[in-house]
Amino acid sequence: MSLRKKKIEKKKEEILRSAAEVLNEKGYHGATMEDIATKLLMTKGSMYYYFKNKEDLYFQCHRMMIDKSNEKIEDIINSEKSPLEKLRSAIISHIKLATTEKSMFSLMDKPEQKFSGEYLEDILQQRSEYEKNFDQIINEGIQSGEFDHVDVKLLRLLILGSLNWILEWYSPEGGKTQDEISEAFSDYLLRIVKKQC
Amino acid sequence: MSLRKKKIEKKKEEILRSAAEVLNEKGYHGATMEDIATKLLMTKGSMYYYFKNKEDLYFQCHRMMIDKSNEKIEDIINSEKSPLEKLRSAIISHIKLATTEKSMFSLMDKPEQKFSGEYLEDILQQRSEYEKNFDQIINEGIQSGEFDHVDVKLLRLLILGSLNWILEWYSPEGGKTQDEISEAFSDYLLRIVKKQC
Amino acid sequence: MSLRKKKIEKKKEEILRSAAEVLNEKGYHGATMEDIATKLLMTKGSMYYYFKNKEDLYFQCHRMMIDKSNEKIEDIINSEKSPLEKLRSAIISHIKLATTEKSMFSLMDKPEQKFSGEYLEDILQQRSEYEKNFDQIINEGIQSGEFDHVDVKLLRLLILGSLNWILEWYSPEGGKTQDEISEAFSDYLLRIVKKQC
Amino acid sequence: MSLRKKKIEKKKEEILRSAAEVLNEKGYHGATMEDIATKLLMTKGSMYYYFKNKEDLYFQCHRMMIDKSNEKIEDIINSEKSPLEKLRSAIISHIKLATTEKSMFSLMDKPEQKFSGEYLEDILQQRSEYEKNFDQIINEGIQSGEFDHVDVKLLRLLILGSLNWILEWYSPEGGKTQDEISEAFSDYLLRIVKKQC
DNA sequence: AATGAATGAGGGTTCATTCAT
DNA sequence: TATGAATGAACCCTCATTCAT
Repeated sequence: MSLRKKKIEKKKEEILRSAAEVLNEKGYHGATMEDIATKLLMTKGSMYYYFKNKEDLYFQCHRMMIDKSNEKIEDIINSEKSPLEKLRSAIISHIKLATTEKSMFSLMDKPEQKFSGEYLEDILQQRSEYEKNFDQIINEGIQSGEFDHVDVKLLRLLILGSLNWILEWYSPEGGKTQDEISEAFSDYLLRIVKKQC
Repeated sequence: MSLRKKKIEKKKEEILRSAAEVLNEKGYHGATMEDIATKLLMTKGSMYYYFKNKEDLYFQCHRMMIDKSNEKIEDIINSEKSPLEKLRSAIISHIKLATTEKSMFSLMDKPEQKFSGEYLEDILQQRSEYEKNFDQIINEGIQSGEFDHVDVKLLRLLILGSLNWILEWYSPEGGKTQDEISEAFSDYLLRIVKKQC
Repeated sequence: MSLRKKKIEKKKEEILRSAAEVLNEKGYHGATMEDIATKLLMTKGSMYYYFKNKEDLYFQCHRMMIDKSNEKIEDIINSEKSPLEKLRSAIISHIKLATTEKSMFSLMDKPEQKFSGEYLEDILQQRSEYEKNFDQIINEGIQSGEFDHVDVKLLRLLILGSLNWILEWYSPEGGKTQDEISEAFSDYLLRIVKKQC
Repeated sequence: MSLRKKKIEKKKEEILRSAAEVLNEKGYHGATMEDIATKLLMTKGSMYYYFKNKEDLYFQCHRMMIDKSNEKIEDIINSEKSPLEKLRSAIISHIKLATTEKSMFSLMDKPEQKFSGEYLEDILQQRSEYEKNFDQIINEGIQSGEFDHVDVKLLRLLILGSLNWILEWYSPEGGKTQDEISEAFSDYLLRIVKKQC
């Protein structure tokens, strides 16, 4: 990649990060291109040099985030840990990403309301990848006998649901810290898969 | 209540129900008053005979749903069941309401993005009532020794998170049925509170 | 006129009086039929039993007022007073009517902005009648030698202008009383016509 | 001021001038933003690049006019003329401004019907300044013994009323010319203050 | 690479008016 | 005689998008 391209890439990411904050705060339709531009000390018009349109901007925010998520979970899967530890790591990693990058992570819900056509397909595709990775961990656990027999899909939905919902109430300032949440949630959720006695 | 008032009330509810579907499908900002009216074979203008404005319409959708939720959970609390059974009932009841009234239930997230002022206050107030009721069940269980020691708030957030997220993937047509989901989720979630051995 | 018709007539006048207040306070376009109806403890729809439409309502307010004005000035003209006293009376009478019936009187300016077609013609016609009456008094004064030579039309415009403008600042509660205004204005305005020395 | 700012200022004034005509012709509520834009060969939306909203546009029309009025009268006050000549100048100047800029000047009545909040306050404040200046001239005349004893406020109201009312009937095409009006009105009105014999 | 200016489609809302009852 | 309900046109305003510079 040429230096020039790299510079543009950097700028884009800067924009994305800032845009995500506004988008998350006001919602996709609630946030105007002007809002986003203002925060970046740019003008509305300039945004169109970097992004085709608002949907595209939003899409790239989304993409950035899901890429990170997938990288993380793949690292975990490829690690040497036991399934239980893998699941714990995945949970903790998800919480960490979600709470650290709250703004960008929050953009990821209800994609059908914001995207259409190819954009939507692409997004759903990436999501399902993440879910498959999650499922794989659970399946490993069951096969190794470490986990109880569970409905893999429903359990994954339960877990990810509880994790994603964290964004609805988490605030970096008050309440529980990232670590408290991570510890409690991973503890509680792992109880579900552990063999009952 | 006079006959006329009753009739108006009926009509309002009919509108709310239909509006919820559109609002849920397209999101608050994405759905136009025209969209909502058209679905009811009314005109945009007529909606304003029944509701002060869009926010008001949305608010009343919200209110209708949360009232139902609160009624249900209060019934459960006042029943003669054991804490464990109460929690199971609360989970199942929540799932049932959410999946049966998917459209309206779905409207309930991210109220800060859609409401302001008094509306917002009112909604947050009603929500916290529901949460308190949930917490009470968990507390009862801990005090009676039936439940393990848990962080009540975090557990409640975990549970409600996983339940609310159901709306993101549940579809009445395909996949899991209400009953399957209810059974699995209540089973899994109760494992968390049961005394470990 | 039948009793029934008379009753309707009474009702109409009651409506007109009340309507005028609202219309004057908020302006023609600013006042809604609902505003007017509410003040009368009626419903919007009912107004249409008495008036063809808003313009008609407004027109009749206007008409009511200008009829009164014309009656008054004709009485003055037909009286036995000297031109000077007639003019004084006309001034005082105009002030009295304007301040007493401020609401209705205020409706009378800028008719071109509110009326069109026949309504407008009718109104302009009635106005010019009033003006002619005023001019006649001035002419009498000049012919009798009591008044100085003046441009009748311009003087009439000056006088009526200053009188009509009273509505812009007069308030029944504070400031000058009707009598103070009447005395000062008639005194000042008559100075103009009196023979200079 | 930068070139750009100057350009924008020019454009704004151009809009104001044109807007005033439409606003005057149809009244504040009767004139639509579309009407105003069309006359300028612009689109409705473009107007909002220059003005926050309709009230703002109207306000600035108003402000432009009243600023000019105040400038003029202050020049007169600061001149070396006698009170009588000052009053004559003020009258003539007022007439000239009103008839030359009929459209904009006409906008100035009934501000309470069109403005609210800060806008209204600002306007009433500016008006009262103009009135104070007028009063000062009259007071000077009385103190110098050149004028008769009069109620300053009522006389000012009489004079300004008769002058402002000119807009109700003046037309640049027909009838009296600016000069004829100026001469007659200043002559007549000055008779009021001159010592009687 | 950036922006000032303009656009136009569309959204929420208001309101005079109608009409069945 | 009166009204509740509905309508639809019009209005103000917003905003994503474009384009000349």
